[in-house]
Amino acid sequence: MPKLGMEPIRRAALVEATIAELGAAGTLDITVSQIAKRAGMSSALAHHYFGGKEDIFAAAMQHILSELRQEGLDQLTRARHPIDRVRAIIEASFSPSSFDPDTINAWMLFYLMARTSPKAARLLRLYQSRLRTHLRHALRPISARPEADAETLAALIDGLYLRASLGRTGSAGEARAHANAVLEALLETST
Amino acid sequence: MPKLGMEPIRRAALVEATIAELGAAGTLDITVSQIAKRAGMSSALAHHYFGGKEDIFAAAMQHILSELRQEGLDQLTRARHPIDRVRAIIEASFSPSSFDPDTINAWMLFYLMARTSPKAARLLRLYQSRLRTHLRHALRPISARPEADAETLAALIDGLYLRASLGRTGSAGEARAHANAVLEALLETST
Amino acid sequence: MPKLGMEPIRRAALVEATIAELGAAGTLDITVSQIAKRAGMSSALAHHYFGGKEDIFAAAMQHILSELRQEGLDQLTRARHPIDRVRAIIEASFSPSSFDPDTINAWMLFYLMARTSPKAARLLRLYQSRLRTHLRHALRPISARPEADAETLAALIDGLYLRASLGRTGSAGEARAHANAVLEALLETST
Amino acid sequence: MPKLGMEPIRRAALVEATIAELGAAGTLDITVSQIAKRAGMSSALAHHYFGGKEDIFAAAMQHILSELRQEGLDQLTRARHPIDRVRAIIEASFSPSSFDPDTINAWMLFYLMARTSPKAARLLRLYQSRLRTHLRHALRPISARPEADAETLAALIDGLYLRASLGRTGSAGEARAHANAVLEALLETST
DNA sequence: AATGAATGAGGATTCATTCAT
DNA sequence: GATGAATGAATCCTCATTCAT
Repeated sequence: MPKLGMEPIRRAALVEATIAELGAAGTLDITVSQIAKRAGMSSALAHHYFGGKEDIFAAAMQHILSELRQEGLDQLTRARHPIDRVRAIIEASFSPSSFDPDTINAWMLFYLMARTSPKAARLLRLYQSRLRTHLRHALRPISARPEADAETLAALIDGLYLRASLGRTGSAGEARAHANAVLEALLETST
Repeated sequence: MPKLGMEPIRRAALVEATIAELGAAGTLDITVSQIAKRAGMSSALAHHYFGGKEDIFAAAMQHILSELRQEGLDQLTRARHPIDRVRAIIEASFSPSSFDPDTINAWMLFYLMARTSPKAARLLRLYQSRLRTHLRHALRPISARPEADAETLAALIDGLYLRASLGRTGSAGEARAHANAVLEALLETST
Repeated sequence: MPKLGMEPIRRAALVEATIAELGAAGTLDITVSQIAKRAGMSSALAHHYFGGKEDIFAAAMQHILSELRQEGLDQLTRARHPIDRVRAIIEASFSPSSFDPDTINAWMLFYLMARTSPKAARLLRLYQSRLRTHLRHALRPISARPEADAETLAALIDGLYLRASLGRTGSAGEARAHANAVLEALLETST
Repeated sequence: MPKLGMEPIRRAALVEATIAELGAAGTLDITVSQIAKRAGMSSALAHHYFGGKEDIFAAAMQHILSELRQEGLDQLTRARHPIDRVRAIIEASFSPSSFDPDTINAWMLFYLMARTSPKAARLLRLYQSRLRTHLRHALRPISARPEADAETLAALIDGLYLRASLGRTGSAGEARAHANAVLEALLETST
């Protein structure tokens, strides 16, 4: 019994399943069958809705990044004070939904994928430049070196993610604290 | 023309080839044949000298990490002033041999591997705890929060590596500058 | 042209092909590809339907043994007189379908396999104990040493198979005659 | 330090090692390296002294069979009475050195090998025909059907070996008893 | 005499992908 | 829309065998 409008549902299910599987496996070496099974369909159907494995991965990546970004924007728009805008970005980076183990694992995996898949590289680059832009804009009124400080904070956030993905620094709280501490320090020095 | 005592030579060649291949490919998905070919031997010989693929990878990882560590220790022992000791660690992290693109790529790949291979995880954990210990010791005399600052710097270094592996922040110089800037800032706030 | 419900067909084809290949080769050293080719499919499909090589072998063994047993049971149920029941078992052991060269070859190979594969060992043991039980029961009313005579006959049957597998004693008829002669002799001595 | 006259020593060591390895492994799937290692030399040397794997196996087989035969002849020559000659053959077949688990395992493996290797087949055939001849000669004065009885006894012995190789009938004593019982029975019927 | 070095060939197994139904 | 069927390509690994020393 063919159903109508199944496409978006199936695609969403596959994207979610991909992230979950990636997170659970900790490797990019997961099979299309595993993903399809977790999404409750045959691997053939997965191929039908996406062109191939790479496309599935790309969609999952896009999903993660856009969620990160969205979370950031929501908080950004609510921030009034300049420094609160920076804090909002940090906050978003370590929000429960962003700092979920599976997500963070998948994020790191995509970082890797970006080195081989142009599609993935483009997405990642886009996300990163957006993050940097936001940080720069927010830092301009309050930092003497907005450019450099933005870069520094971005790298720090990535590093904290990386360590979290290995299971080192446990809580999102600690990670957030580190990021805020550096923010404070950089701004104090700035003045 | 078989000579005697080939084993260490072959092993070294394979380790080097693994890092190069990993760096060039940007994936953990490289075959033993590729490695062996680059090292100028048959894949069977590679299996002969190492037990299997995982062992080859483990050896390559150990090589990278021990080089990082060695470089660090060499500089550490020459440092007299406390702050110079921290700078030495930063310096070592961004020295040409550590910041070589292939090496940095392989390093990141091993970070990934650590999530699946217990052997890799142990090695990485060892290296990280060593680095953190060195940082903590060096920071104790000069920082109000040596523990936290060490963690922050370690994360920052990892983040800078990560970005370098993607080809974002090009030069080692820039990376070093970022790290030193944060060091300065943290210490100033400390006082 | 994929049809539905291929699984049982494919499995049966593979089992049959395995026995034929084993019989033709005279070794356990046959490849999955050989089997698959003879069964008219790719080796990948063979792996798909069975877990792996060992499972294919186990299925083939089970097939042979269950056929032997079936043949025996059919004849057993028809036998009225005690001695006819023993003769029925002997008859079944040397019936054309059991004494087919390929089957007998495969049977011997499985005997070997039982020494390494626990799965095979269990199957063989099961078959053997069943045969011995049947023999014992049938011999009880007519032999003074049903236990020992059952064991002797079982060993003799195995020995005749073994020689047949080498191509020594050609016909099933001769083998049957030997077995019956011993049966007669044992019973006469019994009284 | 090259030694003189090493050849026979090395060959003997390899033959012995082959039987032991075969017995321990329970498969023909043993490697030349395993054999060589057990014999305390490199696999290259094993190839040097024998042409290849098949030759090593053939030599081991010849060794086993000639030992069986020798044991039999020794006892035969001591036997005075016709029936004692048959008993001597049975005795030899189940003597400790013939019924050693490793030997019996290897013997069975060679039975298998005979189906693929012409060399092995010839050896086995030779041994078997010799055994049958001896049995026939010994039975002639005392059996009405020396031909058939010889064949029966030979098959029974093989069957008892086969079962022993699987670990079913434990002791050599039991096996010997079965063989003797059949012998008695056949002779009684004969008269 | 003896061996470490080296390899080619081959085999089990996995997987992305396609196709007919 | 959905899937079981099917396969080719690729990969790791093992092993018998050869060769230079």
